[in-house]
Amino acid sequence: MADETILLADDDPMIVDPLALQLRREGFTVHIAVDGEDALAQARRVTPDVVLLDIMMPKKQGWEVCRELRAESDVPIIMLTARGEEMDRILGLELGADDYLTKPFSARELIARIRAVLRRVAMDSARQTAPAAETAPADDDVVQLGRVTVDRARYQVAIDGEPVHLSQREYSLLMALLDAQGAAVKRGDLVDQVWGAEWIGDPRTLDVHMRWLREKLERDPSKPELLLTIRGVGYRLVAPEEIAAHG
Amino acid sequence: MADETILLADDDPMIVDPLALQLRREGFTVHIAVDGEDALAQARRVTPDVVLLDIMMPKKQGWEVCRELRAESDVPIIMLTARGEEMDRILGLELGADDYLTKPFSARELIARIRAVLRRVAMDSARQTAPAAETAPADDDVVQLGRVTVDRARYQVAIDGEPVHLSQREYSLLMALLDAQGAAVKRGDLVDQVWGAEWIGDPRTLDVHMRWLREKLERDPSKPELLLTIRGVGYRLVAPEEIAAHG
DNA sequence: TAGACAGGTTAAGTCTGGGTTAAGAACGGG
DNA sequence: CCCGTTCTTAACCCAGACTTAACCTGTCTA
Repeated sequence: MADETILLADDDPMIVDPLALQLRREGFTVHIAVDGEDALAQARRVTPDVVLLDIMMPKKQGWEVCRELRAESDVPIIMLTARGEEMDRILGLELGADDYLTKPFSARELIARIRAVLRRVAMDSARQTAPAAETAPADDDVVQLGRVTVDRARYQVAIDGEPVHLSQREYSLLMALLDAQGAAVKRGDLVDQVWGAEWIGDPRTLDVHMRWLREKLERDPSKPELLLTIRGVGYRLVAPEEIAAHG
Repeated sequence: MADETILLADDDPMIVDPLALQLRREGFTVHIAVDGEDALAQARRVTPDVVLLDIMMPKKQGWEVCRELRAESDVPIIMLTARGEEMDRILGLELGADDYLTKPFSARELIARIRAVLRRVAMDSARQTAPAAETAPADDDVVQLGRVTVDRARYQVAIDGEPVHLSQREYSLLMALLDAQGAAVKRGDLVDQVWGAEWIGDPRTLDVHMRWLREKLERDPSKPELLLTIRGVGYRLVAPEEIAAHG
């Protein structure tokens, strides 16, 4: 089934080697680019079905490659970023990447994202609509949580249909919780995912951002229905199916 | 039911011993490797169904083993990593693996992952070109025990379907009893599991928390039907099959 | 049946983990 | 360089969680 071609652009063999191996095991054809220019050149030559771009690369940074690539084709791009770095959303938003993954991710996470992106593209092209970026996203990445809608593919959050602006931290905090799929996430893990593992700062910072998130998403921020505190553990975002359940 | 073979490779007895014990209690056959070379040798010899690899090992590091193993077989690999290790490194290492866990993790988490990986493999081989299940759902961490339902991932307990809020101590007390699967747990063991082995405090504390737990879970807290006292030993939580038995 | 254990029960009193708010530092764009 | 936004830190608050203590009850044994 999967005979798609992937262009993997990353200069670190420690990452590239095992990853390429895994992807090939999954049935993908994998081309490897070792720097930004190489990536661009190969992208033009092999016309891959998906491009995986590391942010940090010699010659030409990933984001630069992303932008140039976008200018000339609609090929799906997945960015590989370091955790807690600035770019969680900005990159995706402003540069037109289709998805991103932050640092420690498992091969299967990546493969799942690749498949999701491919599926989305397939759907978009099926219905003859305009450029991918303009059409309604595939349902995959849109999550409905009561009044809250999260469109991961577009980095957009809305409440009752009204777009809400989230800051960097708020957004990645929400993503971290969303990824847990309704499971509780320990404070430490949240901090790791949002600020990076090396970050040392006031533990209250997390609470403060959580408060702001609640102010934007909850009906009554002081009586959260979505963003729940699990005392002694961390927080959890209720799963969609939990909402439908109770009247 | 589970007669799968697991190869556990880690040089730290503090981790290996209890883990192996738990895995065996769950019905797995466990082989232990104490260093990288040993791991490789054993993997070839016993052809395990799953391999658990610590990243840091003598002789040959986990990632090295992972790579060599990958080159010669498709056996599912789960990496065990320390949190906060340099993610740059780790990322690459983990990519060849099917899943990874960061320490500290509970045996339960690990077992859930093992089951998930096994299930995935089973599915993949069943239908030839399976687009691997893409979201690992919050696996079988939901336990039904008579009227009590526990969702470990969500830290949520319900009685007769009604959610009940438990405090930290109450919750972990319940978990400790639940893990015993209907067997009695000695007071000392309960204290160890809930308060930690070093804790020194009033022995009555346990009774008090047990009382509160009963107040939340029992129909009549003074005539417990679920949380039974075993005089001179400790407590036990009745197993599901016992409940079905008597009217 | 007294005495000794083991556990049950209740009511303080203290502690702790988050909640909340505001001040100012850092950043990013004109 | 200024202005608005975002982030972090700090200080204070509080409800609920936890422990301890004191007293009670049941059961076993000699």
